[in-house]
Amino acid sequence: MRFRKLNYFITVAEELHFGRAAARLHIAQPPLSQQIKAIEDEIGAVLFERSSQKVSLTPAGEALLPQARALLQNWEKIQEQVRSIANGTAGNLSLGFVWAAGTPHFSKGIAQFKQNNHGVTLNLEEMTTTQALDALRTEKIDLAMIFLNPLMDITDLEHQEYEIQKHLLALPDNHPLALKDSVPLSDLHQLPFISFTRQAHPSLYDQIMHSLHAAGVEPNIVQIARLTQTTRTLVAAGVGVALVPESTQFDQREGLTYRPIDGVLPELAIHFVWRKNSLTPLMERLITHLHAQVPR
Amino acid sequence: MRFRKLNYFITVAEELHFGRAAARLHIAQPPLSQQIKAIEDEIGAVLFERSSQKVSLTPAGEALLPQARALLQNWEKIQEQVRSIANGTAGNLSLGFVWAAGTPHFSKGIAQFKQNNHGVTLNLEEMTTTQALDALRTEKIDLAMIFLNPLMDITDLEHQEYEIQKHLLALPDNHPLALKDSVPLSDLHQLPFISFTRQAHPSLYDQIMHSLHAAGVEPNIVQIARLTQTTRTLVAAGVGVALVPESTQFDQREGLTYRPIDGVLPELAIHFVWRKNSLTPLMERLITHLHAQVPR
DNA sequence: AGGCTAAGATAGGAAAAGCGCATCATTATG
DNA sequence: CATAATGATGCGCTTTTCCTATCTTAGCCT
Repeated sequence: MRFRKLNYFITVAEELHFGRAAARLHIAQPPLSQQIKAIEDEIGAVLFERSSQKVSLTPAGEALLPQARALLQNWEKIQEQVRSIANGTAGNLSLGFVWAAGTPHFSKGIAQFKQNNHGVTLNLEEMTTTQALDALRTEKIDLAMIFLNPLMDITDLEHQEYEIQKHLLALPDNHPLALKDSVPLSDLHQLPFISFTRQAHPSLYDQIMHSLHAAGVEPNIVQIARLTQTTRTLVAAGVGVALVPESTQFDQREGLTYRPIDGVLPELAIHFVWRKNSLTPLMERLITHLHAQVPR
Repeated sequence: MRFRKLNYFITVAEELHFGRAAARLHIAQPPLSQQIKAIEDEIGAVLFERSSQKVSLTPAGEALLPQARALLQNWEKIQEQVRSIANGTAGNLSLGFVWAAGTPHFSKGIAQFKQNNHGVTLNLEEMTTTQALDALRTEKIDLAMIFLNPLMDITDLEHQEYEIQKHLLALPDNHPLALKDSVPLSDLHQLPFISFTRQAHPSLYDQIMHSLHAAGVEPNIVQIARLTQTTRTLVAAGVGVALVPESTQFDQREGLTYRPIDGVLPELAIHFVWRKNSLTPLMERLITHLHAQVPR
């Protein structure tokens, strides 16, 4: 499938001389004559006018020559592209990620990857853990970066750790607890609390609640925010405090401050997740690249 | 050169089952496995994920499938086009013709030919015999329809008769000779004459002059017109009389009349002319077609 | 657990396609 | 008219492709 005959034709058309063409093709002249005849029979058109004096293209041959060249070139391009996709330097990839994954080093990693892989089209979409899992299973996305913990049923999926973040307490500037360098977990008891919906990241939610209970903390949830941005706004407005991922620190806004927490809280484990047997080279490369960007 | 391997790939990609694909291809399963492996090696990318349970396309294969289909389709189109050019139902043709050839049956013939051969592009250009010969030899046109006579040196060209026209005498309505049904050649002696330039159709010019001399007619050339249209205008204006091809009759204009001539004048032989060894199927078809349109 | 079935991979020989050598046929050239 | 150049043809050899038989693997069913 090297388009032998087509190449033979092109060479003869270029040389307009069977002997020279055969030499260029590293074959003898007789088989070349045969193959040209074969392609003429196949197409159903005489491509060359031969005489012992000179060989010339018929109008049909004249028309075929550029087309044949284009076809071969096209084939080269196709191969190139397919190769690129096979080794992951080209292709499309849809990625769903939870807000906490959207750190500066994440953004930088994505930008670098695009830079180094011009053939790649990345489709990034922020979603909740629940949404991402659904999108994965319905093949709306190829790869997810979500909060993962052992309680979840993900036997149909595979995963790999991306990064582990700790919780911080987000609280208004002027809050009494802001005076401490770090806040003991027990201090949160009965405080007005702003939380994400359980539906967004169910198992994480349950883990947190479990930890709080274990520490004897009964959170007083005064507001549920679907978006993390909203959470921050509400905290800054003094509505309450919230537990947020440490990556949140890079969002420094007026009236808002962060404090480490003293006590046992679940880790915020962000994992890459994908469908079993759907790990493409592109995904693999992206995962490796992003993982390498995580500071520690 | 039937793009065997590419076809094998497409079939397997469609069936997603080596056995069924082999059956559809009328070959056994093992060689199909081999050929698929061969194309994978050639491209440098694994195209299928095989298991004993199911076969599926890798992203690379997914990308190749539509491209491969397009390539094959493209090749079919190319063959089609080349075939058309070979049998003369497509292609380009530049035709130079003398004004006398531009009869109604010529126009109708051209129109019909275009109708029946949609792939054909005709480039029509009216020129003098001299211009047409020059254009032929410099390959500006492929085919000419010109006044031909044995005196011309056209050993590098080939030709075939198109039609033979007789001369008519064009004269003003009110000319005394218009009273006669036909005009004896000798009556033209010393009459004011309008002629085309010798340069336009040299051998025809010489033949006519020779005939006139032989009949004892000494034409009194009062005006030379480069264009036949001009000739007619001048005749209608009473400047003189002119010898014109009989096909001219279809140009009936005010103040102009035509009379047959009694006497020996050269024939107006319009021939198809082309370069030796340049007779393409398209030209052949056009010549045959136009020739068949000539009434007699 | 062990055999069964279905599917693709592998091995070795047969058929077909492609190639090279020698030779022929044609045409221009001195 | 002989010679040289060029493409076509005939025939045996090599390479490629294909087929038959067999192997390997994974799910499935007692």
